[in-house]
Amino acid sequence: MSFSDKILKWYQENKRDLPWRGIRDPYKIWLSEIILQQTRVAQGTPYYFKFIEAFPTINDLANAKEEQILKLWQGLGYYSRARNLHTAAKMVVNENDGIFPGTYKELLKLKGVGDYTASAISSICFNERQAVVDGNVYRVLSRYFGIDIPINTTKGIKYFKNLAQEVLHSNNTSDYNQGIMEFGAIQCTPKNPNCEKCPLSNSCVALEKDKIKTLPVKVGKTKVRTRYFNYLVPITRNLENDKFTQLRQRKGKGIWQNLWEFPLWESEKEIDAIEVEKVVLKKFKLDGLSEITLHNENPIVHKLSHQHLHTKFWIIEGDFKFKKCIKTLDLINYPVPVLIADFMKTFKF
DNA sequence: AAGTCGGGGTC
DNA sequence: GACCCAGACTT
Repeated sequence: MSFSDKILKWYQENKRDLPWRGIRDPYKIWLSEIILQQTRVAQGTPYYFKFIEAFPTINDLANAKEEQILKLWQGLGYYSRARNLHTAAKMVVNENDGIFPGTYKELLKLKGVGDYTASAISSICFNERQAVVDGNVYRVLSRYFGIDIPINTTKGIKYFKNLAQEVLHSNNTSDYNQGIMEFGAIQCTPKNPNCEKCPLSNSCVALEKDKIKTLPVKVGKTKVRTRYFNYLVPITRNLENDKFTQLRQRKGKGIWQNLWEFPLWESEKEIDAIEVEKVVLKKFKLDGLSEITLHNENPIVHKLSHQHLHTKFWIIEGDFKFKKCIKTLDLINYPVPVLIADFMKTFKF
């Protein structure tokens, strides 16, 4: 049996029963693929159900408010995926009568759809001969064929796409592509792969040369930037004793684009209440200030893949009259970063 | 070619 | 703490 025959056979005997398995509706497969980019199946699955329920068709998704999409996406990370999802849905509805593209080439034009996702949709839904290359495939191929070209270089990306295309199973690309990914996720795992019981073990170069632990090769390491966030949480009441606060939408570049947060003061280093009061009086124009209290004794360190956010939440109480204020009871409706959502859970407004 | 974009699981 | 996850986009 060839490499691809063994993968296919292993898949048919070992595949998990996932919600999007056995489906060839390109809308649903696309949705699942976007959700699963850089995301584990266990983390993404609940989001897949939420989105299918809220937006049964691509028309529903295209007609939704971005706010609603981001709210449903909250907690999944990489929020550009959600924004691009909306853009792509509108593209299909407005420019293609709601008919989802049916070829690799056409799929690539959709915002948020790159080589991997276009290959996945076109092969799974239409059995097109396009090999997927995701993190699983890099691992399986680099080990089995003993390839030590770094996978995160232009050369490596091109090399592995070509290799994947060469070994692609010819007449069942749908199951084969899902099979090699499933094989990487369950059998040929990053750590402690199950080589003792592997259908490819007698011809795996990495196993023979004891290179399982060093393959695949990846170069460079993301350096982490430390930032100091001070969230100024204003709280005021009206005559009926309803509580109000304020959120602002993040714009421009950087993290959490279009998500909401409390007024933010970013500092060069950790700051204290004295400094916060100066900032509040100068920059935030909150007339009626009565008290500033620190919510968390020690900074909360929120870790992103390339930023560590040392965060203090300052509760600013007073008799304010700001324009865009919101009832604290309505906070739940806004899409916010996990850092903010966690604060809202622990703080009693 | 290198940098940016999240949050969570695993070892 | 380091690495990874059904990657794509921007600079």
